[in-house]
Amino acid sequence: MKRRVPRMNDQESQAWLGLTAMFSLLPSALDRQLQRDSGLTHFEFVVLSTLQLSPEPTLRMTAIAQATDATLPRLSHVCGRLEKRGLVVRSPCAEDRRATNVGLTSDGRRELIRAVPGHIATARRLVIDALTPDQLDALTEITGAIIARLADEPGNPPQAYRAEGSLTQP
Amino acid sequence: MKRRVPRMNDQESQAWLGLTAMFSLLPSALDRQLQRDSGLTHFEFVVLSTLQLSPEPTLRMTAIAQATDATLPRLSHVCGRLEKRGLVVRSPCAEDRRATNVGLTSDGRRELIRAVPGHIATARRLVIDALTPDQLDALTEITGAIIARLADEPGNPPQAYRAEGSLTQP
DNA sequence: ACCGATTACTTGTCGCGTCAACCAACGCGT
DNA sequence: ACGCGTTGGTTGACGCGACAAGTAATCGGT
Repeated sequence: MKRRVPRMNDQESQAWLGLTAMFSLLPSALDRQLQRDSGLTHFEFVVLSTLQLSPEPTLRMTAIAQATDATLPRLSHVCGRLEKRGLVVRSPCAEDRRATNVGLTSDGRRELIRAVPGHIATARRLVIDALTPDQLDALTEITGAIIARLADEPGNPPQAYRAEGSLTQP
Repeated sequence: MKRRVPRMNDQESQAWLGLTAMFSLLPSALDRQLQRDSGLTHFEFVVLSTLQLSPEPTLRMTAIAQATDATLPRLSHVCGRLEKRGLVVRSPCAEDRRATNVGLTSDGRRELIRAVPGHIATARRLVIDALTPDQLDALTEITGAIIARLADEPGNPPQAYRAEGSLTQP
C-alpha cells in the first residue's frame, strides 16, 4: 500500500525551501504590523473587510466562515471579542432563527478604514513592490494551482468567497 | 509624515488574494497530515530535521532557533515536550555552561525517518506536482525576493540556516 | 579581583485556535 | 403533528506560541 515517493531534486527542494521560509516569516510580519498600528489581528481585519465589502449590510456566520476559510468556533470567538469591543453587532436572524447576522458598527467601519492604508502599505512593501509584474502574474498562477490542489483535500471547504483581494479604500 | 499609498490594481490584488488564500490553507494542511500520520507538529518536524541534517551530533538552542526562525521560548517549550517524549536529549554544554546542547535520541531519529516519506508525499501532492518546472523556478525567485524584504524588517532575524530544504530519506 | 552588562536559556501567564460537546431550530417523512 | 436527522451556532477545555520576567554564567573593563 505504501508508494515510494521520489526524493526532491535541487530545483524542487529550493522552491520548497523558499516556500516554507516565507511561511514562517510573512504571516507574523503582517500580524505584527496590524496589531501594532491598529490593534487588530490579521484575521479580525479580514472579517471586518468581508463585512465591509459585502453588498448586504449584514452577513451570516456561516457565510463569513466560508469567505474567510475559518471554522465556525473560531469565528464565533472572534465575533464575540469584536462585539465586546463594539466593532460588530450580532443579531438573531428573522427568517431562520438558528442563524445570527453580523454587521459592522460605525465604530467598526471607522477602525477598519483607519487600518487599511497601513495594511496595504505593508503588503506593498513586503510583497508587491518586491516583485516584477511578470512575477506577480506568476504568483497568481502558482497560488491558483496550489489552492486547486488544496480544494480536493479532505477537511477543507473547496470554494471561498474571498474578500480581501479587492483592497480598496472606500 | 503619512505617505499616500496607491490602491492595488487588478494584477496586484489578484496576486495578493492568491497569496493570502494559500496562507490560510496550506500550513494547516501540512500540519494536519504530519499530526495525523506521525503525531508531530510541522515545527517539531522541522526541529528534528534540523538536528538530523546537522553535521554535528548536537546543536545549541540558539543555533536551532536561528535555523528555524523560532523564538527561544518557543523552542524551549517544544524541546521540553520532545524531551518528555524521548525524542531528544538536552545536556548542559561543557565549554559554555549557560548553553544547552540538544541531540536526537535514536527514538527521535527513528520517528523522524518514519515521518519523512509522508511529509514529502504531501509536499509533492499539494505543491511540487501542482507546478511546472518553470513555475518552480519562478516560485524560488519570488520567495527569495520576499524573504529579502522580510530580512530588513525589525523583529526578524535576517539569516537562517534553513534545514528542511534538502528533504532526503537518509 | 570585582562589578556591571550581555548572553543563553527557562518559566509563567495570557490570548488565540481547535476539538468536542452541546443546544436550539428547521424540515422532512410518515 | 410527531420524531429524527441535519443545520447553525455557542461554549468549555486544552495546546501551542508570544511576551515578560527571572536566573545563571560569561565577558569586559578598571
